[in-house]
Amino acid sequence: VSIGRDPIEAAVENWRRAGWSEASRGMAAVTSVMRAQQLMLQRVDEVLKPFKLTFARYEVLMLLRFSRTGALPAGKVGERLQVHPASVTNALNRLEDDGFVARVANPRDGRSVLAEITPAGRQVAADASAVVNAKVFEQLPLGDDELDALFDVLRNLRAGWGDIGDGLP
Amino acid sequence: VSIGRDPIEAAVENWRRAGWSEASRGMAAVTSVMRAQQLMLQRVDEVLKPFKLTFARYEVLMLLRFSRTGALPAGKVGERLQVHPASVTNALNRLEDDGFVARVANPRDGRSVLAEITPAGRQVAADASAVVNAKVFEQLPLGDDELDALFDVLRNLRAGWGDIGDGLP
DNA sequence: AAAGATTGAAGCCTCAATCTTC
DNA sequence: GAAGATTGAGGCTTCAATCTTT
Repeated sequence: VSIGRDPIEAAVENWRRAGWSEASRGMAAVTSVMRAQQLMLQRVDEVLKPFKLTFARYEVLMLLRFSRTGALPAGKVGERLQVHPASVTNALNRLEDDGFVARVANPRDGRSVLAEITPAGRQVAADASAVVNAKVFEQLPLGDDELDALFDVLRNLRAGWGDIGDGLP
Repeated sequence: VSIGRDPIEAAVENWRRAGWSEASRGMAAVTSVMRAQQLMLQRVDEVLKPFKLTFARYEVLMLLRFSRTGALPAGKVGERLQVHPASVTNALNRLEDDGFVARVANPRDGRSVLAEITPAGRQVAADASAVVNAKVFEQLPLGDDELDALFDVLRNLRAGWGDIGDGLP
């Protein structure tokens, strides 16, 4: 088997030669995650394209689909998805244009806007999920143990960076 | 310890309730990578900001800094970094504006443009690397074994998707 | 004043089209 | 005609500023 064909392994070599051995593990981990994200996003977006969805919009749609009432304040959406309010506005605009979501006034707070999934939204959410599950999530070239290990390590990373709330108000 | 405070674990719960248990592992893995990438990029970009660099530009700069002659055809840069030619053009424009890189005509091929790192570029590459290594790569809240496991799993993923050349022309 | 959402600006990425050179 | 690079368009993200409602 060949060595040095992997750009990331090549980078590790460079780091070591530069005397940065201490940081090479972290560099490799970070670079690997960056590249894996790029590949995963490409695959998901490609599969979602026929549905006029992107991963960003798909996530919003699924969040609403799994909510109790099918509607959530825009702010809540950004909070759950850990994304900037401006990104939510953008996603809702496009989802609304395609009739997958409707903006509804929040009866409890005039400042707030509720994003409500429409019947068409529920339909596309179901159809898109079937394909994403079958073509991407169930087709990752990794074993169950590897998938679990990946999740566990990244959960530790997120926890270590305070990204996971401890549930204590 | 609390349960359900992690948005990704909540998503896994939803997936199971929807009858998509088969895909829940993959969904969790993909979502975890997406989120980890977001967090890592934020940290790296924040540390790089004082140097007027982004991770994208930093990668270009380091690639040139580790090249034999300090110069590479723009196409090669995109190839190594696995990024679109248009992204390379964009990065080179900004790096050139800051005097970190200079575009040089390729004596061997009039169509090609060589990106050459300048002395200022080498300086900022060294300074920025010291900080990125110390503040990010060496500060990941993971053990060496976890970092290695993360790299290994993601290498398998990349290999499984044909992202790693086998070295056989 | 403070919170919720939107707008405009700027950065990165990709794709399609274009221009130059081989 | 094909390859290398650039341009323009469109999508996503964040930040800062703004506007409305509490």
